[in-house]
Amino acid sequence: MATTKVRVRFAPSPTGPLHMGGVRTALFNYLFARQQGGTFVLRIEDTDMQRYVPGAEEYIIESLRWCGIMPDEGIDASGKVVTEPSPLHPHAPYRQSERKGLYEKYARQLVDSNHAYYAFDTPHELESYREEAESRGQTFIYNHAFRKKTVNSLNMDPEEVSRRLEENKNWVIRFKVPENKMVAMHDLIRGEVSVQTNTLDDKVLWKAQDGLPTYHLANIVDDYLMRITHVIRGEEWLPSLPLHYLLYEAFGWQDQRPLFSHLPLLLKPDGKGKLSKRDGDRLGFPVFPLEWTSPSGEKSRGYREDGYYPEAFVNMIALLGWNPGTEQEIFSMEELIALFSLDRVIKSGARFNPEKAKWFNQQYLRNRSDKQLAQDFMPLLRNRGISTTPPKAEQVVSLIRNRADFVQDFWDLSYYFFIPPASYDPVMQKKYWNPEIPPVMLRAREVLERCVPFDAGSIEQALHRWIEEEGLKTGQVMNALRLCLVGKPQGPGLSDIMSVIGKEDTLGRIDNAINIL
RNA sequence: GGCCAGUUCGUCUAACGGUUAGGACUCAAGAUUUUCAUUCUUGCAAUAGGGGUUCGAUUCCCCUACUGGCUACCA
Repeated sequence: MATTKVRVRFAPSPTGPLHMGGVRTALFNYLFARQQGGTFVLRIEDTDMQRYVPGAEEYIIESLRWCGIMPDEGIDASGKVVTEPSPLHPHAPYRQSERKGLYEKYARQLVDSNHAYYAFDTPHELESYREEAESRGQTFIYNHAFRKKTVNSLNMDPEEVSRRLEENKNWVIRFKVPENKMVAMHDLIRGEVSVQTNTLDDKVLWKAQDGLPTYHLANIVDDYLMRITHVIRGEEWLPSLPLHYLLYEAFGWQDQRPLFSHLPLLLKPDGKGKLSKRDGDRLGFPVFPLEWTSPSGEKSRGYREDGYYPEAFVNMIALLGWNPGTEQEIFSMEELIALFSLDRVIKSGARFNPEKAKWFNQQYLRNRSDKQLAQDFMPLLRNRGISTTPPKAEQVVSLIRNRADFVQDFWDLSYYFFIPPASYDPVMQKKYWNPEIPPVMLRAREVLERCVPFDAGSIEQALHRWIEEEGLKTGQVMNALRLCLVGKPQGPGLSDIMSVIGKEDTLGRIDNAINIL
């Protein structure tokens, strides 16, 4: 095992958009594979025809690509369909629906070796057993005791069994859980876990409804065939780990059984339970990496559309349930790959904090250069019909960048650099505008008109010299000027604003304000 | 209800059995400032409860409580 090359897989089910918890699972698999020099396989587990959602698979692939999580093998990051085995994709196809034919043989193998059996209960019968047990305050367990009382291939005449199989489509294959045995398991994150087999159900391995294997069978068979060495998945799978151990044993594959790690769940920011799709709408943050439109037309927001940098998003989810033990919080993908380790994954569920998510984006935004941010900003300006030059956008950005969490914030923070104020803040008016002000503004106008060159330093100097000479109050004059130029008590230093909008516009805005106010 | 897992500031988390229990987010206060921010400084705030083991438990064990997951012919 020590010399075996690490192979991990991310195996989502295309039943809807991948949510951030799923992305984190993919990320941890990816980080582990990269660090170990291993292979990251993407497999699609679409054995549930009823819950299949068109577009979900494409969504998953696009999400991973946005995050920079590229599969080495399996469903291609380009979305290319790989159906034939090739050197790069030796285990193709990687979509379980396309592997259909493979599973039957393994299901029969288990029946033949007396590790599984045909059961003929109808869904209706099962339902009434459950209700009956419940009415007695007990739990219905489909275990060894139950299987002895009901109709199945274990207690029927073989001829009767084959007759029923032929004429009746209503049969399933169930796993025959060994009686009264302790299953001792090992989890890389949780340590030793053990379970009594009598508390386990004889899970269905083969469904009658669509003639397909269930998750449990397909998953184990594929992990085995694809030579998966480490299974890193969500904690919701921990209860089925005993079954999976038993399955490996029944197949005689225990020597090739992968090592398991069950990741803690992502919990709702408030209240109870695990993070769900609804929480995003309810609390106003995305739970999905990308915007998703459901087949019924319902839209859910995404981190990408909300303006998150993918690097910030990845950084944020990496720290949900894992940390390197240092006080560092900002990591590039390369650093994450170098530092990641499964034994530093937290055991308890992590409540998601949308505020901290914003903080991560702010950190990434601040790490960008003025030039990059100006480039990010230009399209938004264009959308608003503002035509400006990259140098001006860059100047503006440099003045307001540390006020923003997202590039989307830029417009609200800087529109007055591009268009004159449309209104004047009443509170500010009351405080800084009185009948004595207009003449002062007129003199300020003259000072500014004479100011050459019209740069921030010169303006600052000229204004302050004049205020001092006339014995004026700095706060009073500057705020009145701010009212003229910005219209509200916000924004960077006035001389910076003036130099960016230029002399002509500056003087014009002063004239405007005097006329209007 | 049953099975499994978990429990350190409000949240995310750190701490070979020996620390004034550390950091980050949030919040509050102060400093700077022509405004709003930024920045800087400071502050508030935690080992679920009870028993053990130990010279000494956040750390190891047991019990209780609470939280979460699972309990489908879903994954």
